Parts: sequence; structure tokens; C-alpha cells
Amino acid sequence: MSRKSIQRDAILQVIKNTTSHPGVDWIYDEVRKEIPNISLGTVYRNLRLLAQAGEIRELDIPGSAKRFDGDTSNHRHLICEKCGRIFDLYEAVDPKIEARIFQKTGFKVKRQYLKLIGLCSDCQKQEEQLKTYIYDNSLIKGGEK
Amino acid sequence: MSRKSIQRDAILQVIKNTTSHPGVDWIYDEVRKEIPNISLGTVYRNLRLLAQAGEIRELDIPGSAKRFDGDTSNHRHLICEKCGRIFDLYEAVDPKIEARIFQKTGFKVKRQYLKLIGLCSDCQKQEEQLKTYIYDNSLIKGGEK
DNA sequence: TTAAGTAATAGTAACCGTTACTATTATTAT
DNA sequence: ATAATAATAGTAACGGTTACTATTACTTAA
Repeated sequence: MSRKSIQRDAILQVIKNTTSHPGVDWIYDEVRKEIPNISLGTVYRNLRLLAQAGEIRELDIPGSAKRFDGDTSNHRHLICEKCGRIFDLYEAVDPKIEARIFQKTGFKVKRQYLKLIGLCSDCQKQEEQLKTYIYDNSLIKGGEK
Repeated sequence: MSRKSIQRDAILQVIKNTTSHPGVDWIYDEVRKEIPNISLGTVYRNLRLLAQAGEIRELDIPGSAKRFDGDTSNHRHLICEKCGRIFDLYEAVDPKIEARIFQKTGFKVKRQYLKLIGLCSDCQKQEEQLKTYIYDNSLIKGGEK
């Protein structure tokens, strides 16, 4: 990543200018508004380079495509299993765990990936509503998982 | 998963009889020793069914294919970033974190995925050796990442 | 300031893990 | 036994990602 490129700058800007945690497709679409004929391969290559350079973070979401985060500060993610949205969590992880593991096992922890899967408050409300419907009206709405 | 099948039983046995955390290819190879013409699709389908039924666990390793674990007890994984081996960790995760997150954010955590990436003790030794070579002989060996 | 050297690119093909499809086989309840 | 239908083998398709290749555009130094 020694030479500058307009494409890479544009990709970085797109990611830095959102607080969402976009996937490649979304990034590709956004960048094409600036550079209509940019190649998808260019997007992938530069995302890798930018992540390696530490300018962005690459998230891995179980069972779905890569996502990226322009916020490289130390934070974790809450993933709603219903709506798929990703929320930021600025909660420190117990730092003692690494020392304890090293003592016990000899394994040297370098990175902790703590992913918390659950329901965001919006989806909890929906679940509540759904329950009410079911109990009140004996209506069962399927396929919401 | 209402009817029994020889294929599914064989797949389950293969996974239960190893303490490694095998991927689909390895499982497929092992099962073919018993059932040579088993279909790869059958392996995938039954792995999904067995995981849904809670008889095995499906692991997701960042940037690599699915792996499975016949040990469904509550434990976590240490992943060596050098050799790729997966080690079991029977260390409880701070349970207070879930309550704290709910209080602060309203997000209801259902599952914690704590993956610890680092170096196993074997690979640490190799790294040490490598450093020694470099310092002693000014030999640089590349590509070991 | 131009020319040479070579990253980076666009466009496309290939790849790989996984899922979907379909005709056939095997299991279960009657 | 027979009917109903899960489950299978074999194969095709799929989606995300990477690899390839000829071309373009930075950068350095003459």
C-alpha cells in the first residue's frame, strides 16, 4: 500500500462516514456513486489492505458475509439475532482473563473476540407484542425467526 | 430429524470419537471409510440437523470453514493463529457482564461467543527459536505468518 | 518533464464452501 | 405388505471472495 489511489481513498471515506457496520455490497454501491466503474475486486483488495494497515476493522459475523467498521477504537459488538443490526459496546473485557489463561495453559492470548448475540430492545418489544397477540387472539404468526 | 438413518449415526459417531474440532472435509473423509458412497450433501445436512438438535456444536472460525465439536458442554476455544489448532478452555466467562449490558443498553444477551486468538505454547517456542536464529545468524526466514 | 519502472486498476474468470434440486431408496406406521 | 414420505446420492447452482491479465496511473530519477 505504498502508492496513493483515488479508489482506496474513496473506500476509506465511505467507511469512515458511517456508524453502521457495512458489508462489501453496501460499500461497493456507495463508492460507485463517486466512481461508477470501480471494480468489485478493487473494493475487496483495498478493504483487505486498509484492515491490515489498521485503518478499519474487519468484523466476522457468524454465518454471514464480512462487515467492516471505521471505528478502530477498542470496543465490542452486540449482534441482534433477529434484525441483524450491530451495536457498539464500549465495555471493557476482564483483562485478568488473559493472565489467568496464560498461567493455566501457556496459551498467549493476543486478541479477544467477544461477540454477544441476543435481542436488541426494539426486537424485544416486537417479541412482547407478538406474545400478546398470540395470547389475546390465538393468532400465530410464523416465520419471524 | 424424525427417522433414523445409518448415515447420520455414522456422522455423529465420527464427531463424538474425536477431541479435535474437525471440519466438514475431515468428517466426510472419515465417514466415507464406513460408507464410501455417502454424499457430501448428506454430511452437510446432517451436521446442520445434529447441531440444531444440540447433539454437536458448530464453531465458527474467523475466515475459515465451519468446524464442529462433539463436546457440547459449556466451554470456550483458544485458536492458535499460527498453527490453526483449536484448544478447549474450561474457564467461566464473567456472568455479570450480561446483567450490566442489559442495564446499560437494553440489549438482552443470549449467547456469548468468546474466541481467544493467540499463540499456543508450541508456536511460542518456535517463535523464540526463530528470533534466536535471526539474531545469531542474521538469517531472515520469511512467510511464516 | 519526460521516460522508465511498476503499483493499482477494471473487467472477467475461476474458486471454494455450501445449499438446492431431483430422481431414487429406505424407514416407519398402518 | 403396502402406502406415505423422510432421507439419500449425485449433480447442478449459488454467493462471496480471490486470481488473473491487459491496461492505466503514480512515482522516481535522469
